Amino acid sequence: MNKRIQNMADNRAKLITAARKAFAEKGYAGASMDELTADAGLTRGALYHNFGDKRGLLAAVVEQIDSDMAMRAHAIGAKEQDEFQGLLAEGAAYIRMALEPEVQRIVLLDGPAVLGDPSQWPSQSSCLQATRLTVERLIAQHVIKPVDAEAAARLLSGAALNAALWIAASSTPQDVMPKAIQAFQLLASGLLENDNQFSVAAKL
Amino acid sequence: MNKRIQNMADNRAKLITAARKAFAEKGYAGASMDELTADAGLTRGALYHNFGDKRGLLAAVVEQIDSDMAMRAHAIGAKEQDEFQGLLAEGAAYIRMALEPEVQRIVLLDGPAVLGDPSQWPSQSSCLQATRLTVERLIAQHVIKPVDAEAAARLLSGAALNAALWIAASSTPQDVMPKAIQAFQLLASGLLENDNQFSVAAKL
DNA sequence: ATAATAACATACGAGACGTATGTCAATTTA
DNA sequence: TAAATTGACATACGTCTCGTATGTTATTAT
Repeated sequence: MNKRIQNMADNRAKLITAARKAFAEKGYAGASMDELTADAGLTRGALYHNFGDKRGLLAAVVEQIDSDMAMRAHAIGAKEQDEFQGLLAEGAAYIRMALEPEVQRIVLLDGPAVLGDPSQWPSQSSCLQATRLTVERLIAQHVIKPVDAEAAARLLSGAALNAALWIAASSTPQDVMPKAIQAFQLLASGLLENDNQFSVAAKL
Repeated sequence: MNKRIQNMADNRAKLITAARKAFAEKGYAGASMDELTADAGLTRGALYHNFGDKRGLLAAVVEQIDSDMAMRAHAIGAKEQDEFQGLLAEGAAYIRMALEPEVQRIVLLDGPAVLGDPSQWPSQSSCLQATRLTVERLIAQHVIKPVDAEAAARLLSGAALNAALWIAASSTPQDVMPKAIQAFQLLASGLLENDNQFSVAAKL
């Protein structure tokens, strides 16, 4: 019965897939909509019908990647027994993910420049929200000091982002990665209640 | 004798001034070179002769703003007696400066997206370098743990950047600013040697 | 004073985006 | 079942922008 909505969903997926490739390889500004749509076996007509304009397509791509990142990071953080260790692991996971060209170019560089503040994206930035919830739980458990959860989440994700940019631009990523992760975990340990400063920080 | 180089310097300054305004108001992509140069009383000919292309103009603008920021932040940090307090003050100063449209739009959003990693800009990112030097001094004084100085500087500046983005997007900047600064200073205190954890962190 | 240099203006061409219009398959209705 | 309608997508067009290539003129050197 519904062959049209199925076809439309397929075409949307095709366009998003092609856009992920084009945006990652050439950047948002450098990606041509003609080439992009031709790569998906369609024309610009389909694009403007489905996404409104070029920015709308970027928003859709960002939402897909962002939700994917949040799922992966949460799975990694949930493996840890200690929830604070989970937060650290989650941060390290973000740093590693930010090395992927798609994530870095699309979500971290072009995303904020074109779409503005991540917390006001249509996708709401799942990554940010997940980190904030973890911070709130840790505050309730008196593991970390009663800092503003949103503030802590944003600064942590910002630190992770810049760590990733640094690593990616480096000529020896394997060399700087551990330095970045150590620095990140040291910073995060600043949130700990004094009681936990030694017990947890000693592991770093 | 040298009336030509004087005139050229004047025109360069005019173009950079006009570019600061245009880039800050319309963003890099949205700024038209025709309008921009006309605003400076010149044409695109002068622009391409002086800066090569649009990116070259952005690089010149970024360099000017960045060195200005570094000077201002250093002056603020130098006022503190305790050097770690100076680092905290410097970070808070960066957060406040990042609220200025020129800084945020040009240096923090479009800069990395168009020019790439800040540490590899022609201007070398004076802000980053200044913070790194402060961190190195504090390590030598055994005030903070022997973390990689570059890593710490980059994560701190990244945290400050995201704090600023958050504040700027907020509807009540005066409300979130203290939260952001407190979170920043808590994170920074994670770098402290355990001896100093209480003595310094108690002031927060 | 004349020639040469170079800083800048002007003219041109190549894309790229967004819209307006056209077309045809899929669904609905009679 | 057949006609009509809807809408997803293609095509054609206009406008804007960047970068280059060529011209022009003031300044400097000889």
